[in-house]
Amino acid sequence: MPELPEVETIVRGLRTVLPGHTITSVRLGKTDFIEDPVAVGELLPGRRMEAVDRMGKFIRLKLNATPEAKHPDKHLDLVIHLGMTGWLGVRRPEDPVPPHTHVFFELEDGRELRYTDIRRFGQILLVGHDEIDNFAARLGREPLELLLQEFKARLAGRQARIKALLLNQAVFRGIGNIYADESLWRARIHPARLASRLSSADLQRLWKAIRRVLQQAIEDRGSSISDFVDAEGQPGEYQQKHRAYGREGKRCFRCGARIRRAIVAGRSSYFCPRCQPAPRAPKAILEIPKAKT
DNA sequence: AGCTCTTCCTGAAAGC
DNA sequence: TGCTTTCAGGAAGAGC
Repeated sequence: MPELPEVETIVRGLRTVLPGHTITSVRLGKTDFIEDPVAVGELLPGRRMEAVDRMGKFIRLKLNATPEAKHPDKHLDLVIHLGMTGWLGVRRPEDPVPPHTHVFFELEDGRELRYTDIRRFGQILLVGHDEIDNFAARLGREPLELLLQEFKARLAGRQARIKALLLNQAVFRGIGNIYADESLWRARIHPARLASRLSSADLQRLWKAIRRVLQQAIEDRGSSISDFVDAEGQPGEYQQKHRAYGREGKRCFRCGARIRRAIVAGRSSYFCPRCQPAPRAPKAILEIPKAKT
């Protein structure tokens, strides 16, 4: 579900309600998506949340140990990835608990920070302060903090399809399937083109498109395709501005051709066949038989 | 080494 | 109606 703009929306919501509050206890449901559930249950009580940040699609809760914490000399952060269906937010204990809510962090003021994740593709892990820089270094650059020259350098000479590289979190962090397609549509680049074959002008258009799409999507509080809601439970608005993603068979806003869907980099990819011309080797593209309208 | 494909899980929607 | 298939906002790990 969540890509950079959705995670940023969640983080901004949490930032207004979490800092300064202390975890008093942890209740766990299914734990197969938690790296070390025993440590989560034992080490988090007595730790105070100081800040909420985003690293790509990861949420980082900076923690400080109070004297009540076990191993207070061990400096830990709580790092959470929402996967496809994760949600994180603060509720009162009497509020209804949605199905698939697997983690409750109970706070000193009686509220609870809840993690809900239908498919459990998310991740929860504890990262020591001494490891957090290494953790972040394994990810690529934040696309909104990237200069054009660095953007070009990261893609230079790469033989992979541009869409695969945009989705690769070690190249850029935070871009997912929706915003890759939206950016490529704006830049008029076919998702199956090889990065090494893109011109300097192509790359500049793509860099600008990514910035514009992500900034606008953050402003609109993300895309709510089926069920994304922010930390307060409100949907985003950016889905109303999608130009390619999810629009198979509908007309291109630019040229009127019908948007197509194909599998690129293992993911559904939506593009305009007229504005975003296919690369020369058509075997690289697996067309999906057109569904009847 | 670099890239692509399959798999993990649950539920909604489409197909038959 | 009801059963089966396909697909979903992610990404580690297997395979080429």
